[in-house]
This record gives sequence, structure tokens and C-alpha cells, in this order.
Amino acid sequence: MQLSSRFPVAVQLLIIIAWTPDKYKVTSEVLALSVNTNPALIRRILGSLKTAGLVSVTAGTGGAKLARAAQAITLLDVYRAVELTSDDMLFGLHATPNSHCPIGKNINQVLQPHLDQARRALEDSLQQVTIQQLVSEFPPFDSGYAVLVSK
Amino acid sequence: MQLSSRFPVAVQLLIIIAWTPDKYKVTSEVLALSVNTNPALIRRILGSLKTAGLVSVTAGTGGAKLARAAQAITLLDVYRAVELTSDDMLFGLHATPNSHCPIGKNINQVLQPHLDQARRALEDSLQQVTIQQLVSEFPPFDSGYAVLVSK
DNA sequence: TATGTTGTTACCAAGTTGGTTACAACTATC
DNA sequence: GATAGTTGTAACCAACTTGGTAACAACATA
Repeated sequence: MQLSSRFPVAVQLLIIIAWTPDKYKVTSEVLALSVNTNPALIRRILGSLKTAGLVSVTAGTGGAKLARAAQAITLLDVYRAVELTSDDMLFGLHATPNSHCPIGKNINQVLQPHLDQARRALEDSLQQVTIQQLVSEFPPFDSGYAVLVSK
Repeated sequence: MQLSSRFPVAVQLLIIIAWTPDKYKVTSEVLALSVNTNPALIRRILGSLKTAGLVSVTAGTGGAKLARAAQAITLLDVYRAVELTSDDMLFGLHATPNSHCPIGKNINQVLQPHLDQARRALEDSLQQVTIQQLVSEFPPFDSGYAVLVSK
């Protein structure tokens, strides 16, 4: 089983936004080109990032900016923004174990703390990496790339 | 997004098998009662556990036993047995980023190590917990429970 | 007003999941 | 050998999620 690809895509969006100089306009069209999908899908993900307070998108005229510094956005922030639909559960427990069985009766209570711990380990790791860090792994923006975006 | 409930169910199965004295026969019927589902689903999961070498099921006469000691089975073993369908990927990368974009071209290579690290953190945590440990959190098997299983 | 962009809705095909039925194959016992 | 109980597996289903797509109103700038 696999988590959705929304998370990696969201990271890519943030990297591009952070990587592009402020004077250029990063539209969902441009982002869609890089991810190789269509703008509506980008806007959908961008919506989650906006709700989470990671980016600000100016409606109408277009263009996305980071809502806070790239070194203040971790992979965990992104993960939470786009993947956490319901609550904090990474592993879904079986809904209704048999309450008459001595094991089934308490299985969820016994299991939960350990699953929480595993989830926390995952999140701690994601928290160690910032968007700034990832951006620094790419070549700097070059004016030649300006064809990809609009002023 | 959420991982399937197969994993927690598989853990529950192993706990019951480990918890039940050897002289009792733990059939998929009994396990289904505890999980509150039907035997076929149990056999499906039990099949994965068998393939992974965690349990041995005697076909025909019925009954599941642990294939190795309960303290030698970790949650990671179970996780891998039932959740890893394809390869080691927890996060699915976007299949085809645009190779003409300086970001899209390398995004997967840059992201992969960090996602791997996060996955490893998750797995390390799961590896700390054994089935034996979980069994010890339940009351011991009582002859009164024998109605749940058959000799 | 005209243009370009966003936000959102609606819909679709594909894949996954848990659930269920059915049945052949198997093993022990009578 | 026949019987009974069980496993292994296939087939199918409804519900859900996902990525993809089209469409269009709302918006902001020129």
C-alpha cells in the first residue's frame, strides 16, 4: 500500500515557488508544466497548501508565493497540509473488533500507542527537512529559465 | 490518506495465535470471530503471513501456529508481510515530471533520500515492538476461553 | 471592458479495499 | 473408503480514493 503522490507533488510546487525569484509570476499553469499534469489539479493541491498557511495565491491576477520563509517550511508541514484528511491516524484500525473476545476487546487500546509512536517517528524525520534545504540542492534560477514563467 | 487496516488485523491474528496455548486449534473461523469479519478474509491475510514465514497453517485439518517465537516477530515483520505489495516505497512519487524543467528533471532524485529516511524511521520504530510484548499486555489465556477455540 | 488567472464544481476511469460466496483440495478420523 | 471439518483460492461486488479533465463563475489588473 502506498500514500498518494499528492505529497511529493506539493513539495515540488513549493520548491519551484521558493526557487523562482519574486519578480516572476508562478501560475498554476507553469507549475502544471513542471509536474506534467493540468492546472486544475495544481490548484487543488495549492488550495490545501493555502489552507495550511504555507502559500498565498493571489486570485485573479495569478501567481503563488510562499506565505513564510522556505527554511520555516518542513516536509512535515507539507505532509500534514495535503495528506491529513481525517485525523492523525496513519494506520487505520479495524473498526469493530469483537468485544466478547478477550483479545479483540482491547486490541485497539493496546496497539494504538505503538502505532502512534511509529507515526511520530515518521513525522519527526519529515520535520528535519526544510524546503530551503531542498531548494539548495538545485542549480540557482537562471534568467534563461524565465521563459518558463512570466514576469 | 491512510494505510489499510490489514496490518492491524494481521497483528491481532498473530497475538491471538501466540496467546492461545498450543493444544488448542486456532482456525480461521475463530480468528474471524475475534476480528469480527469472515473466515475468507482471515485466510487471505493469513496467507500473506504464511508467505512471509511468520505462521504455519496446516491445511485440511486446520489451525494456525507461529512459525517462529513471538519475541522474534516484530511489527515491522508484520507490516512488511501484509502491506508491501510492490517495493519499498511508502510515498508514491509522481510518475513523470517534466524533464525540461530544471526542478522537475531532478525532483525525484532529490526527494527520494529524504523520503527513504522517513520510511526508515517508521520502520525502525515498528521494529522495536514484538508480538510477545503485545501478548504480555493481555490477560493470560484462561480455560474458560476454550469455548472460543477447539482442542 | 478585455484578458488572464484562480477557485470550485462536476464528472470520469482506474485502482484498492473490505466483504462475501463458492468450491476444489486437503487431512484426520470413523 | 467415506465423512466431516478446514484451508486455499478464485470470482465477484459495492464503496471509496485517486489522478485526470472540462467547464465556468469570480476576480484583479491593464
